[in-house]
Amino acid sequence: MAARKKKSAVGSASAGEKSQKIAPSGFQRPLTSVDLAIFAVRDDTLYVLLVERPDVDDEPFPDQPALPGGFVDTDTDENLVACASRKLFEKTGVDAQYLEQVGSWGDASRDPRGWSTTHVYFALVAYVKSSELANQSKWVAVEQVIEDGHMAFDHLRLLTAAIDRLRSKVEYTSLPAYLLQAPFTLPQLQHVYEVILDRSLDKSSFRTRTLSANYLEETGLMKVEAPRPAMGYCIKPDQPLVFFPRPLKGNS
Amino acid sequence: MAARKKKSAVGSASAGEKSQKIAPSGFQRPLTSVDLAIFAVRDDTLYVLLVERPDVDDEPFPDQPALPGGFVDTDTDENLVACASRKLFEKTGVDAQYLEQVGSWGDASRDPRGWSTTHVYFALVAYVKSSELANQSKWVAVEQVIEDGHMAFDHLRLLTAAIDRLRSKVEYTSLPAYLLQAPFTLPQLQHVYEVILDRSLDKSSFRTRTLSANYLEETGLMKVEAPRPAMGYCIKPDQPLVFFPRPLKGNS
DNA sequence: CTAGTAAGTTGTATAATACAACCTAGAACG
DNA sequence: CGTTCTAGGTTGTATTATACAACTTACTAG
Repeated sequence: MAARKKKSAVGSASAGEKSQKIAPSGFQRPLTSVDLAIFAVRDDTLYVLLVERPDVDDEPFPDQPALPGGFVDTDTDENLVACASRKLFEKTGVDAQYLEQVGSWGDASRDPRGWSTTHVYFALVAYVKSSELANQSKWVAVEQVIEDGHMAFDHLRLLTAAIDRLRSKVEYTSLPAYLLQAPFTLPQLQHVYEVILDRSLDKSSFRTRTLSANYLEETGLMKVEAPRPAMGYCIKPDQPLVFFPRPLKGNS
Repeated sequence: MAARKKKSAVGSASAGEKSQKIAPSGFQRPLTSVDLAIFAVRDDTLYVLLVERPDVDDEPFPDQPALPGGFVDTDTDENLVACASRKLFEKTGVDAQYLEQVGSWGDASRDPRGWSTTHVYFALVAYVKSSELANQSKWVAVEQVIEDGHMAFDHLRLLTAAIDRLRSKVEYTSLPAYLLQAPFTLPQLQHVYEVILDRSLDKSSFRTRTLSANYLEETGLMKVEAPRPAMGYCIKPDQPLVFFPRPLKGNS
């Protein structure tokens, strides 16, 4: 868990509450954090990594599920992305195959400790075995989280925004390739699309579109759980995210 | 480079320097601001609203061009969007016809006063006469700003991100309609598309696409600077932004 | 009344996907 | 060592939104 050391009020602290006025302007500085929606797909399910809020001190929302994240550490984080990458690695032990900012949220009431802002990133990783995750973090089916409808802070809306962005971009980009460990086959890739979009796609359209975008490299035939071996692929080196001209329609 | 004072262990605070440590965590809070890329189109040009940095006190980047914006005021701003709207109105005297967050940036060096974050919004307004703008703010052609290649802070990259987002969405959405005062004609709307994308579009494709999206309402024929009157349109009430299935190709 | 121009229409072509039928390489079985 | 089953992979025609080009229309100017 690390991170997030309690209190330790600062300076004189004291008495009166916040003396945290800011220097240049006369304004108080909001609390500033980074939160992550880390996605992975396994079998037929889209998962997001959640942590359980600690039950100590004055930490708000004890024991409730939350997105991994925490306050920006201005002493060690060079910038927001570095802060997000750091937190990601702390939780999963891996680097993201894809990392993108979703946006930022800030208001007076989202954190009971005061006016706060958070910068939300979504990360795509190949599924990491639960046993290798940091303590307190675990994969939860996205469908499950939405159904439960309850998270610490305003994390449900942050997660919803991240999911919306993910689903939206999956319609017309090569994003799902970043959820697989190379080498992977086209049917496997199509399956990831189908899991995220929750609808089946036409095999022929999918293959034509994917291959004609020319962003994958053949790595040789692979034995898969199927009667016939399939061609293995990996994303070409230095290949940027691909945008397709049109979304695919479902077929069932 | 400023920023990043080493350590600054907490607690004693000490010696001088700001004691703006943060409460809940032991972390210092970054400076937090909102910046705006306010766009308008007039004649054949896309403009962005810029302000000149003040030449007083210890304000950084004196006299240099900057995006309008400033520190979040936690006493009066309910949330980030409200803060953006407030600043927009202060500068232009109007409300945005469209307001969207572009993203957030934060690092140790973008503001010499310390680790800072900014939340960037882009706003679309109908052109406001220069005489009605707040002091110190003025419309500058986007092309001009890019050519000059110099702004206060990291505002050039913030502006670039906003322009990229604008151009990208103009390809496949109804965004330009929010840059016009209703009622407007289809040729006028097409012209705004062309100014932003810097290429001409096919009239027939444009009209078919626009009208079949069914997001506009006829307001009657208008006399325009053309030999023949044209139908006037306004965006239907409560009409959300329209996404078209495919972008339009240029035709010249 | 005629010429000129921008508004608006019409018809065929193209590109990317939709849909459906088909072929193929191996596994399992007898 | 052939038959059957299954998922991988291919082929061919249909559909849809846009591309392109030619056209008609309503006005203004003179």
